[in-house]
Amino acid sequence: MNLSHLNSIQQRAVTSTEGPYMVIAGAGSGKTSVLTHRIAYLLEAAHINPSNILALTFTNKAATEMRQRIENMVGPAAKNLWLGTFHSIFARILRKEADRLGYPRNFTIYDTDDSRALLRSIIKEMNLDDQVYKPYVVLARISGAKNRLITAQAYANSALYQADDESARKPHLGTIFLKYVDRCFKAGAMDFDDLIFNTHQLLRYAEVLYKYQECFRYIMIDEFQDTNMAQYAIVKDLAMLHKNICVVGDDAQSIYAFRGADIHNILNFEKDYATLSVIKLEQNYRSTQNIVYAANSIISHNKAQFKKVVWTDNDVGEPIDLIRATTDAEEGRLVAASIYESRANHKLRNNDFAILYRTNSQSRAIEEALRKMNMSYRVVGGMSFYQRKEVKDLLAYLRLLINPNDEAALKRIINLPKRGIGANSVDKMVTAATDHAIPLWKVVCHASSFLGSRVGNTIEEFAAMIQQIAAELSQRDAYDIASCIAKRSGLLKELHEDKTVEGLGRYENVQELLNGVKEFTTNPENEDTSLAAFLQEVALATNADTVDQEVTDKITLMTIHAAKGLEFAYVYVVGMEEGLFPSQLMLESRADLEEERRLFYVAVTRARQRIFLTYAMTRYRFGRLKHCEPSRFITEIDPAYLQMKTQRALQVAHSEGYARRLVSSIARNAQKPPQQTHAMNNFQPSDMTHIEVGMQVAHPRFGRGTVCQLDVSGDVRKAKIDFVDFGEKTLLLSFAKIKILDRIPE
DNA sequence: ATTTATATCTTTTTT
DNA sequence: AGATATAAAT
Repeated sequence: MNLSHLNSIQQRAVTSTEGPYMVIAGAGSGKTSVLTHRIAYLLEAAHINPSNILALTFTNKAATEMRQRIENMVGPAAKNLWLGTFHSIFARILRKEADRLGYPRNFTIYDTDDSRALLRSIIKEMNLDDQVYKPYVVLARISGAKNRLITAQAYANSALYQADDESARKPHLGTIFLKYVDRCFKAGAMDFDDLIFNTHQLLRYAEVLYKYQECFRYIMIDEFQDTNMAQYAIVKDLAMLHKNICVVGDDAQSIYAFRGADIHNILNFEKDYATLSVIKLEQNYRSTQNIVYAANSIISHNKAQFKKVVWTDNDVGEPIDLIRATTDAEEGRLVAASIYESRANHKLRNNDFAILYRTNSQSRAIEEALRKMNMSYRVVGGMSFYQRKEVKDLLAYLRLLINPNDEAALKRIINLPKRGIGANSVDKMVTAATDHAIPLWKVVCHASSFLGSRVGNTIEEFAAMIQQIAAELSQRDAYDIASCIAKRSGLLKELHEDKTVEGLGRYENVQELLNGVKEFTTNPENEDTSLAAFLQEVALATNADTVDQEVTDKITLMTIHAAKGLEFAYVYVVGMEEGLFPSQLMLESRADLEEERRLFYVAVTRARQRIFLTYAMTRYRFGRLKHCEPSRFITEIDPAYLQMKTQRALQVAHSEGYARRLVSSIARNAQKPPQQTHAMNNFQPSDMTHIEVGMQVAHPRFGRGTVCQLDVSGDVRKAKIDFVDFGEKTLLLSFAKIKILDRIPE
């Protein structure tokens, strides 16, 4: 095994296989390389059986990449590793042992939407105000409890939580929690947190625990700073016997506290393992000096952190560029123009560029600008394929076949396409099931005895159809079953009849899902090709792991969260505004901004060569144009590493952006009824009264001309326009119907 | 039961 | 602005 390209500290991390280790790996220090080599080393040099190695990652993307790299080193043995995300590995264990917990083997995995919908109906059944008990707030609370291994009973009985909830004026949270857990259980469903929580429950059985302790002789955890308490507790249990545990992480990159990640795990790890050795990887091989030191200067504003200094031998590089735009649209244009220029001047490819933002919604303005300039890009994240309505609908049918008690799936499709089974009837069946303490599916099958024969017969017909197809589940392959239910249910027919553009797209999406099933069942890599296995994979798949290799040359757009673990030559961090990044919610809660700052740190350290920070002075949010302040994080960077783009270029861009918005909003409003003009009134051109512009406009009477000055003081909106035939005229814009043409080239 | 009109809220970030 | 939930009308 050749380790010569690793430095001595990295080599030590690779070859120290026995006993507990913690590797603190700064950004760009070759962390993934160390982990993959370590596993390869275990397999090749120490001759460990791959099925005795457990490697846990946070994202599917990280897992697949790691598996790929190991396979390149050691060959097909990599296939038998226990390598995957916490959720997928634990789901695999739970499938094997589900009956011990009273779950069916084919349990369903609820996604966030399912959980929320279930909570909504529970809250409604309890006659509680859903303004007070907002489903997503309740879910967050429940999720938090599960992540700390607190059962619903314990929660409901705890005086502490009771008092806490009462002071928050939500005294029924405990009861909701209990009901939610009960309903999930009865539906044979686990939510994301249950996959962790129930694994922990499972390991309380000594023989199960022993079995897996014995199995996992070597345990490794990637991104350890992002594990929550429950995940850590499980891993600690599993490692108890052999104590060969190696965690790799960076406290400076902990950005998932909102999901229950506990930074104390990394800080407390030392206490749990007396013989622990700590290895620090501090040399950055990725970025220029300017980038590394600027990133350090950002993180230095945080208090709690592990002692570590990241340094680099690389070139000094360019300072960080700061770009100010007038509006969000202009921000997009400036970024696109900058990429265009850099790409040509430095012989870079689209692949070398990433545009990172805080929230998914920011991608829109950027995309528009890139499209206009004909630059190819891909958006990672956002709405994934599996979140589309029509796809989820068909998936719900499939879920119901596997597990007929899946309440969320049933509710979703029992009246889709329309069968005349209203929400009322469904509610009645749910209450009947709880009242008689029988499975929901039983009620559905004998609906006429609960609801009378009119609607009852329709429901029973539906039930018969599901049962009929479910009966064939064992004889026919997954694809057959899936396409059969798509036809029989009428789902495909309904979509086919929709001839609109969107309808066509939806039809194609359903076809694509069916193709996905086909591909899954015929893929020789999959040992389990059942429909149930497919559903599990889909439930845990996310938008971020599109297996899009570098075959296509595209600019990458994504959230900073999704960018973790990646690197690019040039990185644009857009939307550097107070209230956006750091996020408004963080500013409102009295929580410190340390996690936001770490997020910024992650963003900056993705870059090898250059960073551009951009912000807009005004931005549309909720359909309103809002004034924005530059982010405090910009000022926190040591100015030695910052440079502002030239003022002149900005001044032009600045006034042009304002003028364009103003003129177009006025032109729009001129043709609309008066109550529509509030958008115009909200327009606040800060301290400017006159704007110089060079924009082409057309007026029905005077013809084509150029706006040379715009008066924006108070309510007056006058423009001096130089017309080709009539010379300079001052027009009150609200009375003029002006059409904006393209900007005149310089 | 289903369609249509009106009101309200949303934006963190992800498995 | 756009999605989603509720109320009202068919």
